[in-house]
Parts: sequence; structure tokens; C-alpha cells
Amino acid sequence: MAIRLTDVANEAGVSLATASRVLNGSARKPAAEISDRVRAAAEKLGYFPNAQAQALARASTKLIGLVVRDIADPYFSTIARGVQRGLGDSGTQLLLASTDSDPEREIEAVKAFMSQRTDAIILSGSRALSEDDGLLRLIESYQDNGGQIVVIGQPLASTGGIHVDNETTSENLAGELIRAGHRKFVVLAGDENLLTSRGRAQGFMAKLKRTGLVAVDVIHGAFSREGAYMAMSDYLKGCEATEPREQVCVFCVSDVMALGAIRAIRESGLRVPQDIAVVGFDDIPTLVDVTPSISTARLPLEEIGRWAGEMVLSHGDARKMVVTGTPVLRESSELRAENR
Amino acid sequence: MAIRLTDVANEAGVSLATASRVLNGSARKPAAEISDRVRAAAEKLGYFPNAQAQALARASTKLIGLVVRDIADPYFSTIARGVQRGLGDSGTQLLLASTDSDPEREIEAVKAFMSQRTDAIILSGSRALSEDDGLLRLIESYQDNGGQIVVIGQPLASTGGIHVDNETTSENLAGELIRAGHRKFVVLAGDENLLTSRGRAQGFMAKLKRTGLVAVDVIHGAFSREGAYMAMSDYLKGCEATEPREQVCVFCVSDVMALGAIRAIRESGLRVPQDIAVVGFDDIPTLVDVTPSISTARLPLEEIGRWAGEMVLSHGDARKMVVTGTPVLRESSELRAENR
DNA sequence: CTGTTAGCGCATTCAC
DNA sequence: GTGAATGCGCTAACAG
Repeated sequence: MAIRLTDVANEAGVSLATASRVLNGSARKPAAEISDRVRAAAEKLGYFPNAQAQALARASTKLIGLVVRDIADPYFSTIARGVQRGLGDSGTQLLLASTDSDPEREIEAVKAFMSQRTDAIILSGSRALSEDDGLLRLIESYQDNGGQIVVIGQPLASTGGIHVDNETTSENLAGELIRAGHRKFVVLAGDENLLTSRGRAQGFMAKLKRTGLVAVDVIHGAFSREGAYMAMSDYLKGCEATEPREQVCVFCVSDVMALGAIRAIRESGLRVPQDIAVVGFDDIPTLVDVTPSISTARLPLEEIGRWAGEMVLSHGDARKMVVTGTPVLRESSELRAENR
Repeated sequence: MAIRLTDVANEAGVSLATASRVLNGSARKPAAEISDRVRAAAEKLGYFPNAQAQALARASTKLIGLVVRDIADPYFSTIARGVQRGLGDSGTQLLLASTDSDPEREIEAVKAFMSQRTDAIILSGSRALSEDDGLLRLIESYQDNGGQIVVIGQPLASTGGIHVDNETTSENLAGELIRAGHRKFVVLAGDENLLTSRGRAQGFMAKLKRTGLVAVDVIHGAFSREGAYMAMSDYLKGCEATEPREQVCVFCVSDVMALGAIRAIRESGLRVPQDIAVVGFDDIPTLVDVTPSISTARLPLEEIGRWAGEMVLSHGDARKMVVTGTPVLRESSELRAENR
């Protein structure tokens, strides 16, 4: 159906091998005159190499897989953009899979990528990798076959990747908030089975403890906007009795959660930050358009993605790098006047 | 290196053909006892079919390509999520390419997808498709080889896709704004070479004209947040002299642009909507967290993506559907009290 | 430097 | 119902 290399070779009056050599720089360089003829033939016929056939013959697809939880979530889409940028014009193609936070779909995605013989798989927003899922075994067998795994978040012992030091980042963030004068904290901790949300919550509380403070409440729920919205709504309902209320600072383990929490707070007629201060984590791009500006711990999301992409290209197997976020206090955590 | 079907066949003591038949339902059904043995062997060895080899033998990859301008833009990431959902568990894999609004990169992306022999290519946020780029020729040759093209936005004569009726949508939006009492309009028209932004601006102005109104200003610029930010900043600088100012309504041809414009307005010390009303287009998910809530024309972005995905699966070649957006007036376009 | 040939891993006619 | 053989389109030895 499509034009094959053979067709090009015939058109140019050369052998298949020669055509192959000119159309994809091999070690041996065919004569200039021949090369031109082949290229002209390819152009004329509208030849496109069959990537599958090439992959089969070369034992290397130039394919990599990226698995995210939800590509529409700014956190992941920013990382995805970074990955694309990191891949640059290397000719490597990106296969994308979304899991919707379903561990089974994550496994399906990895299997699919293994079938595609991707050179590498970037895992971001993975679920409880510490547990003995089938995922671990899959990953191992992928690596045994020469596949590279890059994990964004909490790399495994056997994998490279970008390690986000959630604990330290959260500690620093808590420190800044305390320094700013906050004393009463609530933690929207998200899913306690997720390494990421757990690490963030724990780091935060560890710092409180070391300062002689303790969170007045720690609420678990889904690691999502909706989860935070519901958790916050419940919380607010629960403390309607306790008026009048002093300003409390709610730490949400992600910006997306902070947005959900703010929504709940507003719907209950309270103001941010005057009644309740809110703090997030990640510094997703979305925040620039939100009022009040939201305090958070900034992660260089796009760069993280870019590093992951570059890591893949350089075959930096099992190379690890550590990223610690930077606390950024903005309007949403401003202390109420009377507390200053 | 990896386990091949041959290995599985040997392990199970059957022929290659039989192994193939059980591992991927063919017409002939091998005996149950044999099937179990093969499956057990595959499981034991950790066999993963080589998608490239399958594609080559079957002459069909289960691959589709999606090209967007920027995967981190909520407009595109929402569509991308929809496409994923539309693909569901069909086993079709998604290849993603971002063009950064560069026509050349768009062509590169399509070429890459053609090489990958994707069954279909979904083009969203394409540039000036009406012009005689190489893109047209590429698309044609892709179609000639059995490839399916689905365009989101402005399908070509030869392609199917989701046609967004920007003109009508903008007209309706303008109508609603006029009905609400607005009379003085400025249009941030974006890039006049892009079908999308042009259609939106023209539809809006057409409606104004038919109502006996005319935009006091039409400003072109980049079809992006930055473009709108700069355009709006310039505009505000230009009319500093004209105080006191009556409320003007700024129509931005996309929500992302509206966000940029609002930023510029605020930085100049003015308020939305009291001093300047702002209206966008798309209703990207991001808007739910923005204050004031932004008026816009709602497009079912995720569904559009889903439809595109389903269209691909059903081989709905050249099927077209038309989508018209719904005006949604919110706080950002509220009329100033004195004008009511 | 160029052409011939043998696989890459699998699906699929064909025979049995 | 099962196995042997052929070819998908291309690369990479291997000869010439």
C-alpha cells in the first residue's frame, strides 16, 4: 500500500541496501551522485520509512512511554510538556497513557509500553510503589530486557529518576509558615497510601512537632480537587459550633487540593486568608491566575519533566537526582491583622 | 533479548502457529488443553508480544497520533484527556506531539506519525490549514495510504472531524453581551492568520455590526496568554489620557487570552468588571478557580476529544460533526451599576 | 563503494 | 485442530 524502500531503490536504479544507506546515514557513505538520485526518488514517490520495520530490524524503537494519572491535571500536563521539551528534536516519539489513578490501569499501561518495546518508561504520579504490586515485577522484567525506567517522585532502589524530597520541602514550608506567625494548623493530607501525599503530610507534621506544635486536625481523603473540597466542607460543617474562630492555616498536600479547599471555604461564606489561610504544594502554572495568590512549595515541574526526558536520551540509567521545593508565601497565607 | 513467541511455543511444546493462535484469538480455536499450556508458558516466561512485529505482520499498528500546540495549555490537555477516554480500553495507544505553534514542527509531527503508520491522526489547534502548506499534501498522501485524519476545529473538505462553529458561537456570545447591556466593545483578536481566532473575532464583530454597533478597537497579537497580556497592556497605556472612562467590554478570543488580559488590567490598577469587563472563549476547566468568574462561550472540550477518539475507533472516515458553543455570562462581564 | 542475503518477531496462508 | 513455510519492510553482516 505505502511506498517501500524497495520501490525507492528500483526507481533510483540502485539496490535496497544502498537506498537504505543514503536514507538514514549509515557508516558507509554512498557516492554523492547516487545519494541524490535516491533522495530524489524518495521525494518523488513520497516515501516514509516504516518505523515498525525499522524497529524490528534495528532492535530499537525510538519510542518512550509516559504514564500520568490525568493529563488534564496541570501538574501532569506541565511535566508532560517538560518531557517533550527534554526529548527535543531527538526524533524520539512519546507514547502517553493516563491511569485515572487506577493501579490496574497503570499496570496495563506499562504492559502496553513493554509490548511497544519503548526504550524507556517515565512513571509520574505513580501509586504506592513500595507495595508488592505486580508493577514491581513488571518493572524488573522490563529492566532486565534493557528497558530504562525513570520515576518522577519516589524512585525505586533499582530505578533512576527525579526524586522529589517531599518531606524536607514540607518541613521547610511549615517552618516558613511558623516564622510568619501561624500557630494553628489543619492538614488536608490526601491519600495516606500514596507515597507523595504521605511524605508531604508527614514532613509538615514533623516540623510542627519539633517546634512544639501539633496539627489541630489531619484529614485524609482523595488526593484530588474533589477530595479536598469534600474534606474541607466536612471540616467546616464540623466546627460551625466553635465560633468565633481564630485564623487557622490549612496545609493542602497539593495545589489542586488547595483549589478545592478554597472553593469549599468560599461556599461556606468564609474568606481566604482572613478566616482561613490556605497553603498548597507544587506551584502549578494555574496559580498565576488565582486570587488571592496561593502560598505553596514551588517545584520546577516543567524542568523536572525536561530532566526526565534528557535522562532518557542520555541513557542515564538509574541516575538519580534530588529536587527540593522552595516555599513561596503569598496572599493566601497572610496572617490576620490581629494576630500579627 | 526479550522472550519471543517462539520461546513460548517451545516451552509449551507446540508450534509457533498454535502459540500465535491462542495468544491472540484467531479464527481457528486450538484445543482447551493446548491453550492452557501455551498461556501457562507465556505467563511463566513473561512473554510480551512485540508490537512492532505484530504491526508488520498485520499491516496495522494500533497507534494513533494526537498533535497539539501545547500540552500544558488547559485547552489542549482537556482535549487530550477526552481523546484518551474516547480510546478507552480499545488497546489503541496514543502518540503525542506538541508543536509550540510552529508550523514546521507540526509537519514534522505528522511525518513522524506517518512513519509510525498510525491508523489515524488527530489534529487539534492546527495553524492556517487553508493555506497551501506542505501539510495539505502530507495529509492527502496519508489518506491515500489508508490513514484517517480527524481535525478538531476546522475540518478540511477531505477530512472528518469536529467542526467548532466559532462564528456562530461568537455571534451568540456577542448577542448575549449586548442583551446584558454592553455597548462598548474591544476585541483582542489574537492571530489573524489562525482560522480559529479569526473566526471568533469575525463572528463577534459581525454580530456587533448587525446590531448597529462597532468595536472601538480590534487588537491583533499572539493567540496566547502572553499575547493578550501585551496587547492589553499596550491598549491601556494608549488610553490613559481618556479619563474618566466608561465601562468597556473586552472580548478575548480564548480564555487563556482572557486570563492574560485580566492580569494586565489588574497590574494597571483597574478592576474587572467594574472598570473593564472581560469575556473569554472555550470555558477551560481552569476557570472554576478564577475570581471573578469569567464569562465565556462554553465548548465541551473533553467531549470533543472523546468524540474524536471514538471517531477514530469506528473508522468514521470523514464523518463530520458540528459543535456550537454556549454563551455563559458570569461575574467578569457584569454591567457597572450606573449603566444598568 | 555497492549489491546479495539473511534474519528481526509474528500472522497467516497452505498442507496435513 | 495443528504444524511448516512464506512474507511484512527494513537493517546489517557479508561478499564482491
